[in-house]
Amino acid sequence: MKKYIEILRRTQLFSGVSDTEVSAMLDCLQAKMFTFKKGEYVFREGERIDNITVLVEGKLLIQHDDFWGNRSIVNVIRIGEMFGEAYVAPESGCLLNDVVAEEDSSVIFFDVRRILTVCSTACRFHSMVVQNLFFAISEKNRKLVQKIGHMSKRSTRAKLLSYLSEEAKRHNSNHFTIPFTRQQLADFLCVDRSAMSNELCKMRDEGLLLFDKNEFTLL
Amino acid sequence: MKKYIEILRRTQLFSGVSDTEVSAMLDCLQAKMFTFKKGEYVFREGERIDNITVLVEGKLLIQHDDFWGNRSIVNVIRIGEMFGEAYVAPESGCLLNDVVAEEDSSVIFFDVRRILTVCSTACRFHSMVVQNLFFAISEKNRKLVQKIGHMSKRSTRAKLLSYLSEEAKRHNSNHFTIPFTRQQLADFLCVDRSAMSNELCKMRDEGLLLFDKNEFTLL
DNA sequence: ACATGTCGGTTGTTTTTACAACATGAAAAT
DNA sequence: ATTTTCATGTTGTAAAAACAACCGACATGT
Repeated sequence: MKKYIEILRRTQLFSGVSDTEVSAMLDCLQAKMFTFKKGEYVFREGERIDNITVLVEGKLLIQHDDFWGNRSIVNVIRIGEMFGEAYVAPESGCLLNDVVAEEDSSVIFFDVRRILTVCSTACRFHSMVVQNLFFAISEKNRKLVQKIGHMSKRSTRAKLLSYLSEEAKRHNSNHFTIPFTRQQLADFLCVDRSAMSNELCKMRDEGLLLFDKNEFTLL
Repeated sequence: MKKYIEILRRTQLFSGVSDTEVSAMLDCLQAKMFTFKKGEYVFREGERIDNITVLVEGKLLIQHDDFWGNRSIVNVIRIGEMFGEAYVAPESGCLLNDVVAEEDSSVIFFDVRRILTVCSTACRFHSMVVQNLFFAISEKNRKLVQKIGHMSKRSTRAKLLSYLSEEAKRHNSNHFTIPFTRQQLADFLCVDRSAMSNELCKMRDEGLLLFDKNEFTLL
């Protein structure tokens, strides 16, 4: 776990906490690391969880498969990002989605009750972590609203443009890489892959954008 | 503002705080009340806000109108519910949606910085309010994920069933009232009103459900 | 009593999307 | 080297949704 301290220190959760303090807090928060092979489930829909997790290696997808096999991808978790913060509340019920390793991944688990209650004064940076957690949930909240913004668009083209232009904004560049394959992007925007692929090519032919694999350029 | 203390005490934000303490905290948190006529904007997209608000009278809609006049309703705020919690973080950027009074409404504004920083020890229940706020954001987070669950369904029928069955679950009854007109429900699920109306009637004819205005019964 | 506005439902047409099936090229596995 | 797998693009067809227009019921205000 030691080798990931550098990564942890740079996460939103441990923002403002020094290397040595992070190391100390791993014990305090009873951190445990688990690894998952590509395709393995970190959590399953319906589970109750009492851990906050931080991804230190690989990539996770938060997704849901319905009765008819339609998959929708709610979110991506990339290195340094966390999952499970929304379930810290005691009455939060069970998980609504699956969390799946999209690549071989390493995940660090933190006991929620330890974070919220124990030793608030014992370790110096604990209160800072709580505040970080607070801000992280707010931010995820806004991200979800943003995603709803994309999905609320009526046509596939409008959904694509909404998503792609936000990505461009986020990267401060009209050239950027997205974390999805075509199928995953379709699942993320909740549209049909082939229709989306078609629409992308039309937009390219109209001179709106360029792309190569998952690299995009807006014009 | 006094007349609304009873309502405030029962909100999630002030859960566990006594009547007299709520009253005291209104000063501590520099609460201010504003009223809005039906149709007036409480906040507009693009604004930066530094208040958390609690609705004590009326009904608010969080919505977004796009370039072509398509409206999408992100959420409803009912009496006792709050808005703006996701913007407590200092770097939270500007508002992504409009907040509009759907009926004549009264809204109490709380200064965010006061809630997060000042007098943490001065008033006894302050820390409880912070924790309540924390849990409230988590809950809203889960609600948003749930909404994404509805929207991710591919057909209008599936969207309706997803939403209606969740409402039934929430009310612990197959009979319940929804807070929307048809147009608003369509805007909430991001579908066409007439197509949705059509689908509802089909489902009624198939014996799946009953409805009258905004009262529904699932069978 | 009448005009006005709103809401819910209905219908026909047009547009869009979903679906299925297949082609291609690149990467991975054997 | 070849086979297999996978991601992506393409096409035609079927299904679904969007759109527009209209009706009737009801409530409100003049």
